[in-house]
Amino acid sequence: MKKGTTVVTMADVARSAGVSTMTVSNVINGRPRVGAATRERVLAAISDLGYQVNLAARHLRAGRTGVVGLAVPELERPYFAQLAGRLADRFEAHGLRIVMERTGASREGEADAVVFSRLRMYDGLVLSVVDSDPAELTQLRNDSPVVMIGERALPSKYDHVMMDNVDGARQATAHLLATGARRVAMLGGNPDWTANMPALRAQGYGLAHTDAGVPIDPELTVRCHFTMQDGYDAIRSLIDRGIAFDAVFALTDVVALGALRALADANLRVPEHVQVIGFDDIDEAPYLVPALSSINPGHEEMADSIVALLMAQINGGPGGEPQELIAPARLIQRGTTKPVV
Amino acid sequence: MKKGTTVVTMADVARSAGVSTMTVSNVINGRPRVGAATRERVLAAISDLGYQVNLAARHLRAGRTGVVGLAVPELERPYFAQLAGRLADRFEAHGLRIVMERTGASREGEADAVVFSRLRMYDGLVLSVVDSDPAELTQLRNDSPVVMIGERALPSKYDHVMMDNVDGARQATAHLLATGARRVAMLGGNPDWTANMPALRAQGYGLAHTDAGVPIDPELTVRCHFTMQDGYDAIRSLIDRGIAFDAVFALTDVVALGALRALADANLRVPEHVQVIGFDDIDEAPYLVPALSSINPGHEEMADSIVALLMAQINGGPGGEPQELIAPARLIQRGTTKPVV
DNA sequence: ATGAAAGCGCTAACAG
DNA sequence: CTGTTAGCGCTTTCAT
Repeated sequence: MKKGTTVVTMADVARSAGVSTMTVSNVINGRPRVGAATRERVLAAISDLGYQVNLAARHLRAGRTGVVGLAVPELERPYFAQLAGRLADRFEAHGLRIVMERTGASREGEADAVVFSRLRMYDGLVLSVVDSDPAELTQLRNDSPVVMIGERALPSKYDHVMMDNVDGARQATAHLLATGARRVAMLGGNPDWTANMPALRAQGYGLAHTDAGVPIDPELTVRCHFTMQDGYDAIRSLIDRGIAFDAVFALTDVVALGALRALADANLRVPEHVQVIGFDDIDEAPYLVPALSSINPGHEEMADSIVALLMAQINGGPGGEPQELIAPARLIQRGTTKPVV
Repeated sequence: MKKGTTVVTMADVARSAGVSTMTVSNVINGRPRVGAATRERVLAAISDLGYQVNLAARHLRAGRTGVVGLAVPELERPYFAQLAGRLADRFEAHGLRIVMERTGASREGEADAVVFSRLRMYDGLVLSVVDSDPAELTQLRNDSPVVMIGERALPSKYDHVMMDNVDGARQATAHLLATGARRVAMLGGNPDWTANMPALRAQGYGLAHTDAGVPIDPELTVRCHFTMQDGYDAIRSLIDRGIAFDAVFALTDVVALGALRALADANLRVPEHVQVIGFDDIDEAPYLVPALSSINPGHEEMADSIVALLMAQINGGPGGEPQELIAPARLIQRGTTKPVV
């Protein structure tokens, strides 16, 4: 990219207004000690020349960017897209803009180091850690404001806002069991039982069964990724293998969407033949037909906490102990599950 | 934010490795003319000190950031979130990262000037112009690579990738009329007939009626925003006012989602009593029950074109005439509409 | 209330 | 193959 034509700099404005660059800077940043007449002259020159601050230069010199980053595994997952919207509203109220980028699927070779150096471009960072190795997180300079979000319960030196995965999954499963289900398929279960989201939700699934005294058939746990297609395939797989089930706990609403389609294709009625519940309470859930029962993981509380913690770091410096907040999960009962009798 | 602890700079690495900063720079950027031994020493020092490039400095000096921006009205709209995913894949293949930010809903006072200066932080910009005044676009320095996307057909000095709104809407409506519908409600129609997306789609709706020799009842056009709730309310409003309709053309799939829910609440069966078709072919469409018929606005073609045009500008400089590409719209017939007999 | 000087951390251009 | 010089456009500091 060449700067073929004119790139108006602060010096140009200063010259045109017959002042120093410092005065221009003061006007632009609304600093008090500038005469009214001078200010007018500078503003005129600015709009005259069509000047715009060079944020790279400002950033280099001043250190701040006015931008917070939101780094998520995938841009198109409704949960993250909707989180982004909530955070954007809130940060804008603090005079900060938010930009969203994805961490997942970065090419091999452009290692996480690249990602992490990019993240330093921000005044603060909201980071959804899902797949990435916690060890890599130490790459982040610990003096820049970071709030972790999401599921993984990692002992960390960062502020961390989590959803209550275990309890949410327990509520979802308990609801199915309370309405008569006895063979609850779990879609998304992941065999490597670390402390990641699938494991936590699987734990809740287990707890509910224990509480209800219902045994778990391991065949009802279907490992899949968190896409609609995978949810669809998971149900197909159960049906094709002749594994009976009377309810489905999908580890995310997106997976539930796929499951619902597969059930319809198999002429299984929801909720009469098979109940379905998801997790995340995405915006689409209440509009599905039948409306999707789900677990609201405390969207508003999480967004509020994230912003509060990050703003505290940005304004107050390193501050004290890292906080770890857990938002409450709430069962949202809709048409894909039967009412409790 | 204070740089309380150590901020490792390139000079530190150079000192520690016993070379000049230039050599460090050469190593980091993979430039060829560096001895193998030196390279090793530098890399060791880098990982030793935990050095990370300061992108602000690089940007200021080199002019490039390795980042393209995607500016959209709202982060949570599925169409944009899914577009972002497609673009991210493609740009990464060119060694560029993509970040997404929203243009809509910026606070009054922090004018568009702020937005536009931010956008200069990118090597290139993909800009979805929907509501913003074309006049403001001139704020963008015309020497920085920009590709406009979306609907509005504005004569512009920028590369512009559009979907074929008129023809897509015509196909959608024609399909409904061909399958026997005679009173097609249009959801999202906007009375101010400028060249924006609702107007273009409304135009296609009109064309199809003319072609089929079916008159349009203006009462069937319901103005609404592009949210599920508005789609829901629009259908309710028709029903409450006793306006009969046998099909619905929702100007976006999101609106269709709301409409489907409202129809279900009114015990109107889809597609037996009322057919429904949307526009955008969002990822969720095939998974709904019944699956949502829609217009695929040429997702892949658009993404390919956007990337090609932007890369051409980034690599080739201002280049020649601004291009204007229109992706072909395709009818995707699914379960919410009846097959043509 | 305004200005002069210095330099943030990096890289382009040239020397050696 | 490696180093030197200069400076990107802004803001901090200190002077006036």
